[in-house]
Amino acid sequence: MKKTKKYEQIQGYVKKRIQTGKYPVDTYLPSEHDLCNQFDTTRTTVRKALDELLREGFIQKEHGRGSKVLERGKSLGLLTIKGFSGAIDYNVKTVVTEEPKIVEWDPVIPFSLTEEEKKSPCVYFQRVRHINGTPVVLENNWYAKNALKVIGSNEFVEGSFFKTLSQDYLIEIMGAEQELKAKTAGIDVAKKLNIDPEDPILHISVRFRTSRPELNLYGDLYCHTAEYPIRNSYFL
Amino acid sequence: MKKTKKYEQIQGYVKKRIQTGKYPVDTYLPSEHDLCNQFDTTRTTVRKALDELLREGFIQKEHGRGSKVLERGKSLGLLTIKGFSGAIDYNVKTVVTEEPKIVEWDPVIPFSLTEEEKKSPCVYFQRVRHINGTPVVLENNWYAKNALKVIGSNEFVEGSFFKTLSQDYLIEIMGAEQELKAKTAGIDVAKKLNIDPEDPILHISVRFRTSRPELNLYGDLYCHTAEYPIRNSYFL
DNA sequence: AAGTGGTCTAGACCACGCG
DNA sequence: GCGTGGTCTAGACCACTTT
Repeated sequence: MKKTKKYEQIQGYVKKRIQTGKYPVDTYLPSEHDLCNQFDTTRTTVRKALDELLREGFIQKEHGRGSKVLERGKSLGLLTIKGFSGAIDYNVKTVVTEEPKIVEWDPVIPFSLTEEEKKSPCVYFQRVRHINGTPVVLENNWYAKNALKVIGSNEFVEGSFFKTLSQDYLIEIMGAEQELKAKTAGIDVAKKLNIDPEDPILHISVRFRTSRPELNLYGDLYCHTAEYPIRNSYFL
Repeated sequence: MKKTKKYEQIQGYVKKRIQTGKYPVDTYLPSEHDLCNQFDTTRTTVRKALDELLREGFIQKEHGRGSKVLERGKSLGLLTIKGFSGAIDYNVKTVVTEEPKIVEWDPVIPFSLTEEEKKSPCVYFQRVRHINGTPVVLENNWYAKNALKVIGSNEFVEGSFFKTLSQDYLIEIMGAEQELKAKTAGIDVAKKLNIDPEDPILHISVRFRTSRPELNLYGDLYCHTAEYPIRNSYFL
């Protein structure tokens, strides 16, 4: 008795090969015709699989040429700072200022935790993102330890927690909710971002939903937007 | 020589009937089978049309029951303030503080205009959104007059410019780019929002892409987020 | 049992990119 | 001209909801 749909098999197969670099970024996937032969199916089914990957941002279709593998993470909504992605002009560095460790859940999180999360210990870490040597974003992160083990920052792929999840744990971000406020920095944040406590900063609280249903990632970001505003775009 | 694709015909037909209320909210569309007969086509094509409407947020599919018409405008990204949509607890009112009129393009717009836009006169209007009697958002809007005539605020459907575009002009928002900054209010903004010039506010610059390719809507928003933070969510 | 949407097959022809 | 993806046909069977 097979339960997994055929298009999900194909989708999963291609996704994994993209994530593990077997279909490298900027190369083209096998043609729809080839995938049909490989999986012994029809184009309708292969196209359904590729359409899903398109929506998830893994590939881009080019009429007459093929389906090109994209760099992953093209738009995690607000978490994209001007230049963070392309980053040609900018020199971006991420510094882990608090190593992942187990703490109590922080009441600053403005989302209601699930019962499972409340019962679980909480993993916390803090990072500061620098652009051209200037600290720009202070980022607190939490998640339930019962849903994902403690991952040391030495395991982070290119300093990125999300990239680590995607590449080493095959966990994808499925969506997010955010709450935005303009505030004055305050003493603690000002110190870490090297600004005046009276300077206005953008405070973002975010909950990321992942492909692992029991795992939510909570974020608490303080962005010094004066020089590097947050940019994002969305479609459809 | 026909050029329009069949699924676009069906998509357009259904969309128009939804927008004009001939398929009322919360009712079910004709079944895929019926639409096949009506347009003399196959389910593949009808489903493609409905899938597009699904992505655009017009309908919701229910396995075994049918495709239900949804209320439109479920998430225009950041333009959703906590409670603006559901708005049961909140009493939201929009006041037009500057009637639509023709002006020069304002250099505060941080996006580069197209050549057509530069050549066109510019339509400008300003609104203030109130929640429970408190002014919360000051909103400047611009668009190229060559792409859309001047629409007086008396034409606004329920005070909403976007609703007017959708219902009376059949123009849909296709996507947007945004830039966010935390700032201090400044004298002018502070006066209109009735706050202190030193208070932190969230400044959002946005460009909306519409289904009319030559028409972009530019916005410049000042949000007093202290009491009513901006909330949004996105998926996929 | 009847009706709906979800998945899938096995083809066809068209539009686009490239050599 | 060939290979690619885009659209479309004419069916089939399955899963879910309702009567």
